Amino acid sequence: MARTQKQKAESREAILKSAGKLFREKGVEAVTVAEVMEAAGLTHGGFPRHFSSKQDLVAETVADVLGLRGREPVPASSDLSAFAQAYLRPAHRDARGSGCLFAAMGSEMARAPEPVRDLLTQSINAQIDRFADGHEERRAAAISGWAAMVGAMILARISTSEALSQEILAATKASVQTPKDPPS
Amino acid sequence: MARTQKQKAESREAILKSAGKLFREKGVEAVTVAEVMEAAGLTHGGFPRHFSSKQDLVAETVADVLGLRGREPVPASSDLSAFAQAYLRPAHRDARGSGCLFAAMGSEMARAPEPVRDLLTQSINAQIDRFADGHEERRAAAISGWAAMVGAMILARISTSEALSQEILAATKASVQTPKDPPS
DNA sequence: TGTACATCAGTGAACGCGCGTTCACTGATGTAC
DNA sequence: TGTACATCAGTGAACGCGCGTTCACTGATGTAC
Repeated sequence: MARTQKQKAESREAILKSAGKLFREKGVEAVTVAEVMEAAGLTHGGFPRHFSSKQDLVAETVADVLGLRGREPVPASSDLSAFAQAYLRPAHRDARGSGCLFAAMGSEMARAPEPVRDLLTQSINAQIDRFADGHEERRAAAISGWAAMVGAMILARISTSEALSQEILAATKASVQTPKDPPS
Repeated sequence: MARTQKQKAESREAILKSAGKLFREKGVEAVTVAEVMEAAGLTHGGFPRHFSSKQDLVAETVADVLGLRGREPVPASSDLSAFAQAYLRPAHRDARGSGCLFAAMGSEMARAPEPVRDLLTQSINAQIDRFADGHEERRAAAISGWAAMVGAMILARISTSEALSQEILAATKASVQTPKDPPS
C-alpha cells in the first residue's frame, strides 16, 4: 500500500491518466469512478482521498489533458497544414483515448459546467494563437482550419464506411492550407 | 386518455419530438425516459407501448431527426456557402434542441451502436452529395466545408467568451466558399 | 538513535438515490355476432 | 342497430440494479520527544 506523499502524487497522476483515456474513449457518463480507479490500479474506496466528486475529477482531468501539449498522436506545431496532416491521420481517428479532447468529447463539453468550459476556451485561444503565430491576418484561416479538423475527425469517427471515413480525412487534409502571405 | 390508433401515432410523434429536442439539448445520458414522456404530455409507464427500450428510442429519434430535412434553423440548399451563412448564425448556436444533430451530439454519436451510426453515415453521404451537386470535383470542398461548419459550431458552443464564439462563427463563414468551376 | 503516537492512503463493505423497466389495473375503442 | 367482449394506450406504483458516495478499519509513514 502506497503511503508516501510521493506515492500519493503518483496515484493521483495514474487516476488522471486513466480518466483521460477512458473519458475520451467512452464519454464521461459511460465511465464509472470504480472503472477509473481500477484502471489506475486502485480500488474505488480511495477515490475521495484525491477528488471531492466525479465532477471534480472531470474538471481536473480536462485540465490535465489540456495541459499535456505535444502528445503522441498530434505533435505541436505552428504550421497549420503540417498539423492537419498529423491530426487527420487514421491512426488518430482510431486512438480516441489519447487523441484530441475536442474531437473526442466536443459536443459533450459544450454542455459542461462553466469552469470546465473556461479551461477549454483558454485552450481554444492558445491553439488559435499558435497557428496565427502573431499574424493577425492569419487568425481566420487558423480558426476555420482547426474547426475543419475537429469536425472532420468527428464525422470520420461516426462513419461506418471506411472509404467515406478516409475520404473525409483526405479531403480535409487537402483543404487546410497554411496561410503564408496576406491574402490578395 | 388517448385510445385511437391515430392518437397512438400522435403520441409516438410527440415522444420522438420531445426526445429529439431533449437529447440534443442535454445529451442522451442526461435525459431520462420519464423526462421525455412528461415533455410529450404522458407518464413514463406508457413508454413500452411505443419503444422497447431507451436504446430503441435513441435509434428511432436519430432516424426521425435525420429524416426531418429543411428544419427551421438551417434551410436545405445545395449552395455550400449560403448554407454555411445560415448554419453558422448565433441563433443556431443557441438553439441546440432544434439544430444540427452532428453539432449537438457528434462526439457521442461516434460511440453509438453501429445501426445508429449507419443512419448517420447515410445522412453524411446525403449531405455531401447535396453540396457536391453532381460535380465530382466539388466533393472535397463540400466535405471540408461541412466539417468546418460542424467543428466551428461545436467550438463556438464550448467557448465561454462571446467574442471568441462569434469570431469562430464569422471566420468559418468567411472561409467556406461554394466551388463554382473546377479548381485551376 | 529509540519509542510512542497521530496521520492518512488505500481497502472493502455498505448506503441510498435515481433511473430503466415491469406490471396490475382502468376504461375507452372497436370488432364479432 | 344493439350488445358482449377482447384489445390495448395510458396510469401510477413497484422493482431492482448500478453507481456515486460514505465509512469503519488497516497498517505503513513520519513526526514529536
